Amino acid sequence: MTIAEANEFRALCESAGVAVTHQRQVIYQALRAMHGHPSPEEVYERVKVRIPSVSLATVYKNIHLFLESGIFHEVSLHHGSLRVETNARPHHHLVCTSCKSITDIDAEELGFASKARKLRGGFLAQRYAVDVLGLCPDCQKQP
Amino acid sequence: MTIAEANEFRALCESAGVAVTHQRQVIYQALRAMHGHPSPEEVYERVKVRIPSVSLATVYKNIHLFLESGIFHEVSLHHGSLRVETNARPHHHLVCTSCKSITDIDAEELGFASKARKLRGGFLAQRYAVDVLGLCPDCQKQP
DNA sequence: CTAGGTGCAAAGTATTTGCAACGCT
DNA sequence: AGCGTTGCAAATACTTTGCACCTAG
Repeated sequence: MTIAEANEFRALCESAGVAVTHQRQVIYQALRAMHGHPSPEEVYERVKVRIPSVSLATVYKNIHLFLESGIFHEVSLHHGSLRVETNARPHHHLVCTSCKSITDIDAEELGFASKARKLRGGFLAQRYAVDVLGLCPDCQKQP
Repeated sequence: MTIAEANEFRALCESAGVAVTHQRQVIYQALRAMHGHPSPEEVYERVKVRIPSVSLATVYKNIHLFLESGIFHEVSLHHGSLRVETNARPHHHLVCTSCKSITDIDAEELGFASKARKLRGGFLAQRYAVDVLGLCPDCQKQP
């Protein structure tokens, strides 16, 4: 890790009010160096190269810490168990970042029209699923 | 189940080329009658009322069958394990419905500008996460 | 010094699979 | 009749937790 990276990480931890540990620095650096959307297991494999004694539990704990502190984000807020969509109308989701609740909103009301098209890179877009991330009325009341 | 519902289900199965079983009809009807975004466990609880001997494995198998046939959709195509976002730029995701791969696309390139606003119902929208569902170049080649 | 962090092993939840019996078509 | 479907139990995958020891501040 360069001096600049180490300082950057210290600054992040300070503003988030968390202690700087060796494991945390290495996990942070691993994430910064990885591309795409790594799983905890993949991060663990990479961290193990530098800290062979590290445990998967520590990687999980620190990834969660980073997510809570906003140092990293997760790809999907609803990555838990499988959920079936029962609403057949075209709609999108209001996802509360605090309580993780999901509410439907009609596609029309959100004002996001989907139409099939080919994007640069050759991806054939068929439909759009929009998650509106924010705070639900209940969570806005709480401090 | 009404005659109309039963016929509707038979037609769906026929066009999807799957056999009509009692379990499937009850699972289908349970899903149609539920609101929101039920988990397999919740569907199972509801199906058990009508078929006490049903197994959770059967519910899982048939939910997957319905999803593959397009009879229902899942709330999130990336609901598997936790994934960390390593790309710090504002971007959205191209999600292939066939191979489930996730590719980043710059927010600007997709032409979807996020700005905070209050929606009807009181939800405070902070940012938008757009999944563009479709087929990646590789999967378009396959029949 | 001491509050919080770490590693280990065990527990918890979510989902899948192998297999014998059963039921659509 | 034959092949796909079901229920069961066991297996697998993913994630969390309790606890004794260790370390940053």
